[in-house]
Amino acid sequence: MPELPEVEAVVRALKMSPILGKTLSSIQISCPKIPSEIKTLTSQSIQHIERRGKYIHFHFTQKIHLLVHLRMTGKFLLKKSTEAPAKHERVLFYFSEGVCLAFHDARRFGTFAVTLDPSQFLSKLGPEPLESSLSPERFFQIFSSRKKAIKAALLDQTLLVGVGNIYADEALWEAKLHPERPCCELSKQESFALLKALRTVLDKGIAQGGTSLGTGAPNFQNLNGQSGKNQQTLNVYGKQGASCLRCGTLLKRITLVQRGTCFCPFCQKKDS
DNA sequence: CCATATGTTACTCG
DNA sequence: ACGAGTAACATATG
Repeated sequence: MPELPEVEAVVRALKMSPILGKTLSSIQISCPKIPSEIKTLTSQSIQHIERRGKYIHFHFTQKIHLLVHLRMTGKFLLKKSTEAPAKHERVLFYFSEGVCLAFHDARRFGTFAVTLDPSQFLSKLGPEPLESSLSPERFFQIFSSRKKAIKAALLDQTLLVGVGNIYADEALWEAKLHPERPCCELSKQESFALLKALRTVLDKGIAQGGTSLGTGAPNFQNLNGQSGKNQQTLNVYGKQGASCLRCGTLLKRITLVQRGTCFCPFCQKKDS
């Protein structure tokens, strides 16, 4: 599920959880796609946790780094070591004092990497949209040289990190931009408005504890199993056929880069 | 049964 | 080299 706000919610929860500083006493893996090298983390402890784009970056002792990407359905759940493994729990981290961190992933798209050099994974990533070091001017430059559709660019993690299908649609509606407009066609003013809109929707997503779609187990939940609330205040994502909250026009759905895309055909015109 | 799903990567073709 | 388009990964839900 996770886009920037969901990963941020998980990282904040992990930082406040009892796993920090505890010793990792054993690891159970029950998915062949998870690299067995994560066993080298045994008897180490976590010193620091941070988010980079949609990655969760664990800093272990001995300068060992664990990078986890939740992809579509990955989630971490905090348990007690005495609890039996549940369905779809692919990795179980058993810490001292009976603390257990489970990685649950119905679709098994999630990825784990253990490395001494995390830059080989992280250096390909674009800038963080919420960092003030990303100036409006630099944001404009990222897009000004490209011909691809603005939504395709927003989803490209090498240009800008953290934005996925939900927040891309929300930000484009907020900025009144058509998702198929070529990047290079955006004026500076439109580009500045898009950065502002991105920050608005991402900040709101974080404040609401993330977006949890649907009802089932594959949907976003934080460490404690709690859902986010952002789905209650979405303006366009998945709302085709509903009325635009600004102008009342029926929201339209198209497919763009293989992703469902919702927008308001009146507020978000192709020209303008 | 069919379509759809919060993400990314690898491959093709031009 | 770059871009566009497509399939693929594996499972659940409506």
